[in-house]
Amino acid sequence: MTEASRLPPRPTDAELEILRVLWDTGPATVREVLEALASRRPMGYTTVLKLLQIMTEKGLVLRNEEERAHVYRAGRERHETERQLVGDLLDRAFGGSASRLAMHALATKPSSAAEIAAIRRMLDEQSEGEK
Amino acid sequence: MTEASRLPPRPTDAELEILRVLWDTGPATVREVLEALASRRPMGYTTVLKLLQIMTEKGLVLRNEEERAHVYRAGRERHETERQLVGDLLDRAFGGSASRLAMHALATKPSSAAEIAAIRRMLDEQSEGEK
DNA sequence: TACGTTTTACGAAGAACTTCGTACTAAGCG
DNA sequence: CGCTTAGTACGAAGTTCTTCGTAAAACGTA
Repeated sequence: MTEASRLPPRPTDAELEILRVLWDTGPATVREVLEALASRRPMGYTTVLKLLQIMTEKGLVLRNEEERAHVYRAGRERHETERQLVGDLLDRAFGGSASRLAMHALATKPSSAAEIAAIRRMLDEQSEGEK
Repeated sequence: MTEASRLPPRPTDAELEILRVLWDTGPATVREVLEALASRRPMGYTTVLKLLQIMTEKGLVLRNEEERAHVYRAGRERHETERQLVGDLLDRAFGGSASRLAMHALATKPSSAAEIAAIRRMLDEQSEGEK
């Protein structure tokens, strides 16, 4: 059973840093990930390699071995993983109260007018659905 | 230097479960925490004890040793820890975009009309401040 | 072909997390 | 006083996470 389960586990901190690179820049080799990471979280080459190997086992990334330098890409879309992480925090810390979590997020850092408008639209839709 | 630093570290999963008990029920002994935890996350007695000892070192909880059975209470208010966890996730996964995090939270689980109204009020205040 | 470079694979070490067993201590009670 | 019960302290084991060193394989080139 070397296959990754259908739902990959929650990525760890270091794994999430790597996923963000892959989401931002698309499929990349170890060296490309290493360089993209250099400013934010410097790691050694083999550290990145090892993490990507482990993430492949977990199903967090997919590997293309056609070229000598394997090319990795995120196994799930950014949106899906974000949803997973939010849902996880929701359960672990907020007892499922999404509104409390949302208000904390909004209080932490002010949003732009456009972002606020987008949230209002979402709330409007939810209010409609509730009718 | 046995003093805990001023800002305790992010609590781990098991630690957060214990903190939630303390926030919900107020100061409690090991046994009381154990029993409150029984339904959601059963642990052995010495496991809870050990966790509380470690959490005391970390400054996550405070310990009153006057009675034979020490009484523990949360070292920080629920609100503060929630803020810390949200800020942490914001940085790690959302690149600081609070609105994206908030929208994920709201999409995950529909809120009540009262909760939606509270969020709207908060957005109103932010819009005012932006003027 | 022989050599240097780049890459993968693998093992291992150290830290953190979680769990539990054992020993010691303090009360309460017959 | 001796025994049982309830508690604390401590150590250690098993797991996961992160890091890195070393070896082996693949490639390019003089």
